[in-house]
Amino acid sequence: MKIGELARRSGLTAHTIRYYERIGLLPYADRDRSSQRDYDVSILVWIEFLGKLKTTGMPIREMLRYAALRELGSGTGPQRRALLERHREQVRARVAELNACLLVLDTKIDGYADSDKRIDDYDAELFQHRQQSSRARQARPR
Amino acid sequence: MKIGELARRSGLTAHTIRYYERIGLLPYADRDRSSQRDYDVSILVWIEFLGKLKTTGMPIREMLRYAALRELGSGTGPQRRALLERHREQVRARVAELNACLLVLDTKIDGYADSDKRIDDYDAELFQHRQQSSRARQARPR
DNA sequence: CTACGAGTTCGAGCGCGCTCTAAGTCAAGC
DNA sequence: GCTTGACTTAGAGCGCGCTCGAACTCGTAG
Repeated sequence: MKIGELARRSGLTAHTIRYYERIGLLPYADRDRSSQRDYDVSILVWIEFLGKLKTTGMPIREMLRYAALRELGSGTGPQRRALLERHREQVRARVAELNACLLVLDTKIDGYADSDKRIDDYDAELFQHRQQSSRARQARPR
Repeated sequence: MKIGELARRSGLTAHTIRYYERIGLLPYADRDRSSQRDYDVSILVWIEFLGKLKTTGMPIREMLRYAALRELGSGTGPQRRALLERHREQVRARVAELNACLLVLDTKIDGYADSDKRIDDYDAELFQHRQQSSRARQARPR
């Protein structure tokens, strides 16, 4: 499998695949006679797992630690396990945090639902009060 | 309240507070005789809500849209509500995604738990096979 | 033979959200 | 009257994770 097909099948771009190889997230791929990368389908499993780590917010730096342990082979199981367990705790904490925020959002939305009045108009007036004289000179976020 | 105290009480840095004002996330603050920002405690409520939006992954660009509607005042309730409802859906989707990933993590961790063997050692060997000849020239992520 | 498309390397550039520095002003305490 | 420390502005810089462009090499189809 060449890089184009792997890109299609993995959902990454060829650019990203090469980038991941450069930084060590993907193993250095064997090349064919014309130095083109030739992948085994098994790489897809690894890429998919990396995707889960990424989706759950693991920084690349830590994925690299995991990938390095993996390369070291069979003796590193306990360390890899510990790394994943730590990460799992972080993800659980994140989910709890998001759920807490969802409650706040629900409340806020309910406030708007009250004939689109009361609470929020009050907020808006407060806000506008603070805006009074000022205006002008803005800046855009970059 | 001056910026230093607001920083302490809000958890933001003074730098960040000024940055938020520059881009329009915070209203332009009144200044005292020596051009120092003088805040009303009510700003804390707004900052806290912005914190929830941020925690739930809303990009600044969208917070700005919300802040702008707020400044426009009482007529914009329905639009603000719609914006928050859209966001809430995204957060819910995110939570679902994280929960799905947690299941994968659980499975993977369970795999390591099996006397630290089997599944993962197999993975590791496959990986090492693909690493064979290659090594050398690395690159660090920036 | 040539044109095409898919691959290669190297390194620069980007979007996001801050974060920090420099150079200056001001008010209060010794 | 001088120092100290918190404030001011404008603008540069950073860490992350890609993303893209330039210039090149191949292999195959017409």
